[in-house]
Amino acid sequence: MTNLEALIKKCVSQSHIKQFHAHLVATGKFQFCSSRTKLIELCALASDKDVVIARAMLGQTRWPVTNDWNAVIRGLANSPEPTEAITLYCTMKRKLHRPDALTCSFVLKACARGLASIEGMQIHSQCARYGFLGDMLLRTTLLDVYAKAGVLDYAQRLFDEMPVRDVAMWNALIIGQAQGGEPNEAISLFRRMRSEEMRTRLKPNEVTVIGALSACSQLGAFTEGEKVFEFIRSENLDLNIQVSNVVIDMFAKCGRVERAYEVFSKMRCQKSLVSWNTMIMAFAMHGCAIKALELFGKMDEEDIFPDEVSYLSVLCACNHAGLVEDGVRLFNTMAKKGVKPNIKHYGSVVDLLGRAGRLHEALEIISSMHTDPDIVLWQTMLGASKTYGNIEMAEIASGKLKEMGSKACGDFVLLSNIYAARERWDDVGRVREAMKSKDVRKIPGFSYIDVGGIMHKFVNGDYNHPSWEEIYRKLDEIRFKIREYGYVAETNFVLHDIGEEDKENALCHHSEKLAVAFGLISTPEGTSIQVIKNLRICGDCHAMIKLIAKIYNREIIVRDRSRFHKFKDGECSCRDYW
DNA sequence: CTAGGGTTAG
Repeated sequence: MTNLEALIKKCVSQSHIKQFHAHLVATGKFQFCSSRTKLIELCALASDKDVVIARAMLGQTRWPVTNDWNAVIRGLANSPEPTEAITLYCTMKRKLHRPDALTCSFVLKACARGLASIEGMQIHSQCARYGFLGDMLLRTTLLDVYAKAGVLDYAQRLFDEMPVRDVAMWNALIIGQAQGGEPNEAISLFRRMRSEEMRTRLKPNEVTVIGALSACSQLGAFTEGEKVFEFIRSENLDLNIQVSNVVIDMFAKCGRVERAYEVFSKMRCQKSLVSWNTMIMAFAMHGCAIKALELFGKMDEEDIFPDEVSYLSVLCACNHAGLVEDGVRLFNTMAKKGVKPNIKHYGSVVDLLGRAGRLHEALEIISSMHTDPDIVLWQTMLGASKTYGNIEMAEIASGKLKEMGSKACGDFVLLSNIYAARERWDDVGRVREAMKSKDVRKIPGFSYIDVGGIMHKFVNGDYNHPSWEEIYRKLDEIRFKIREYGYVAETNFVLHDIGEEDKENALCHHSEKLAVAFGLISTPEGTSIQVIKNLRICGDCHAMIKLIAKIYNREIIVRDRSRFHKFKDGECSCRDYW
């Protein structure tokens, strides 16, 4: 028996599956031989190609046992097409074969990987009927299904209902919250895990800190991120590739590129492609294009082949520093290096050309694409058209956006502002009307600032902060000083995500301005003020904050979706064309 | 040892 199993193992490892399979069939052993199950099992887990063979073998089996089904479902769940596992599970049930707890675990994993929350719910209720829900591992997978699909309240409920929890359960929820747009929740859950450490006897492990750190990255929560890093060191957690990578990303997104590079260069384990990409992106975000390009060149020396993310990162670097020629060159060479440009690369290069005012070339690039342009690409074009006041181009872009059914308020606002700049008030009114009649999606803009280790959140036009009175007083002061210094900053305000009626107060309403004002109040002179914003910073805010930095002689750093804007002495670190 | 949790992106 063990000899036979060893033989099967050898066959699978040497890709002699077909021959062995043929041998079993020829000798008539396939339908009866218990080693068939072993063969299917090993085959299903060997590689993505072999799963197909395993599935075919299952199809030829006259009386499959549960383990035959389980092996193939498990293999498919781990394959690039996890939803196939769900299909097979349905086949199994149709053939009236009763699944066991293992089957359900595997198919739930497939739901988690395939973000299939509806199917997950159905299997959830089936598990309840079969009485499988007492199974800790199955419950964790179920929790992960909901967490990954963003149904966080269900995930939370499963978590709360558990009388006893293990580390993986905490991890599944923390990571789910971190990835599901609730980074604050993730951090507080991590804190709770640590405070209950004595009672539960559970310590955060490498996986937990990955979740916590990725939440810190999103929030730009440097104080908290550094605490987690300290925890890693004090607990002697393994700084493996994945942990190191997420630490690099955290430092970078919290505004400490030097610290990120320090971790990158001192990594004890072998750097992975992700490490390189993360670091290049870190330099790109901080406007250090030369360093990003250098690092990109160094990959070659270390025999690491750049992938699509590497190219995107380095394109981003060129973009943020205004290195138009370098960017275009890189974009043109990537296909030759065997990396197929995807929609994000096109987006980057269109943005690059658009910001340089080369709108026609940008449009040419779009029409040369082999994939269909998406909404973001036309939004980029619209943004560039606004920057250069090109109405013809703006109409092309907004026409496409209309066709594609974009409901983002920013698109309408941008177009109306382009008309407003040319004083075409009829067109402005028309766009504003269209905005009212449709169900336009308002994307809330919000900003964070880390003061004393607490992340203070501001939304546009926010009066909810405990110190709002002081903040608005500060904003009045800023306004006054701007006039006093003779700067013209209050003209042509873009009314992102706020109504017409707020036009008068537009100056005070952007969330990042509120956060900056709070920073001025609550942090000592000589320190830098760092704000994180969820949307792209607009031209007016950019100009405004540049002025504030100059007037108050402070360093102000604003991170928007993809980059850091460092304002100092009336200058900005990154090249923009507003 | 065998089923669950893991990083980069316009």
